[in-house]
Amino acid sequence: MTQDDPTPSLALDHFLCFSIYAANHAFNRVYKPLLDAIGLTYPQYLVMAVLWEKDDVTVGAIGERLFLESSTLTPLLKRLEGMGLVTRSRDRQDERQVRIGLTEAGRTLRGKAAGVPACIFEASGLDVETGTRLKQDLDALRQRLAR
Amino acid sequence: MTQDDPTPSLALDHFLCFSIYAANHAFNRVYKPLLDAIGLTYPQYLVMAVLWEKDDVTVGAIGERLFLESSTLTPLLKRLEGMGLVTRSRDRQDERQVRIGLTEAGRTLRGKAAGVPACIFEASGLDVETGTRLKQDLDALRQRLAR
DNA sequence: GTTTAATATATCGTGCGCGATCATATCGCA
DNA sequence: TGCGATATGATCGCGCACGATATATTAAAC
Repeated sequence: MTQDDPTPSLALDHFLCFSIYAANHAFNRVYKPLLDAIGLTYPQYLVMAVLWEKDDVTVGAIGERLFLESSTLTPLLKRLEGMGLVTRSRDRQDERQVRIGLTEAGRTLRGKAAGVPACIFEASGLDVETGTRLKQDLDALRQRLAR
Repeated sequence: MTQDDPTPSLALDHFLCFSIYAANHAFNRVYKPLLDAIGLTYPQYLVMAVLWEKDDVTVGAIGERLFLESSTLTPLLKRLEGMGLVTRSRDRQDERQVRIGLTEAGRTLRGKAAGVPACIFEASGLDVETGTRLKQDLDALRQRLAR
């Protein structure tokens, strides 16, 4: 537990996971006012982003994309449905699946959200190159952790 | 919104924040079984790590260290108190402050937690150099976002 | 010295996020 | 055809995490 011990220690300053945890919170705090303006939370925004990419997908598909469980998504999707942004309906072919689709209001919201990424990018103060590298490192890290 | 548009787009694949969000979840999933074994959640583990570094600190000091609010910490600390790991007591000099101290059980737990960082480091599959660089980039990013 | 402002923590309501468990639907296979 | 295995979401309970607000204590202003 000495200062120059190269192995990971219990000292908080050495925790990469804490840096990620804290950076995640910092991002959330920047997003909050921007997303408040369009009436979404960050996880709701992620779900909408998935749907803006590809409409009419199953709950499971959204979960795979965002690495979330149905126990997280079901209530979230019901809230989005309550806001009139998405529709939920059982698949005719396979009644086990629930398909999520965008409403007209859901599609319209995309325009209002268009400016958000630029604001975030601006706040991050990163150049494209560093941001890309950081993203690649994190994605690779996530993949290794998932094993 | 074309593929080679260098500006940030609404496409999820371009969100650095999402990579951080997802990596954070991935870390939590690796931590879960390790921390279950010593009866802590990840945020509780962070608070204990702060106390193992420096005992007898105020709620506010823990919050500054972990970037958390009293509305998060107060219930968490009460749970740790309920587990018999910490004590909570009003400061004699300044009755507004609540000082958090380790119990004997809280100090003992440090030994049981000693192996955790090495397991996490192992699971991350990172060499020390890359891990350190990644950590520095994230800390710098958090600082910029906090402005 | 009383009013006023600032500080520190606690409380409340909302929304994730997960594991465990359940209900229903579908599939495999004899 | 029928029955166990599997797949898909939904539900429940718990613990963060935050903003808004309340309360109590201290410090400052006059």
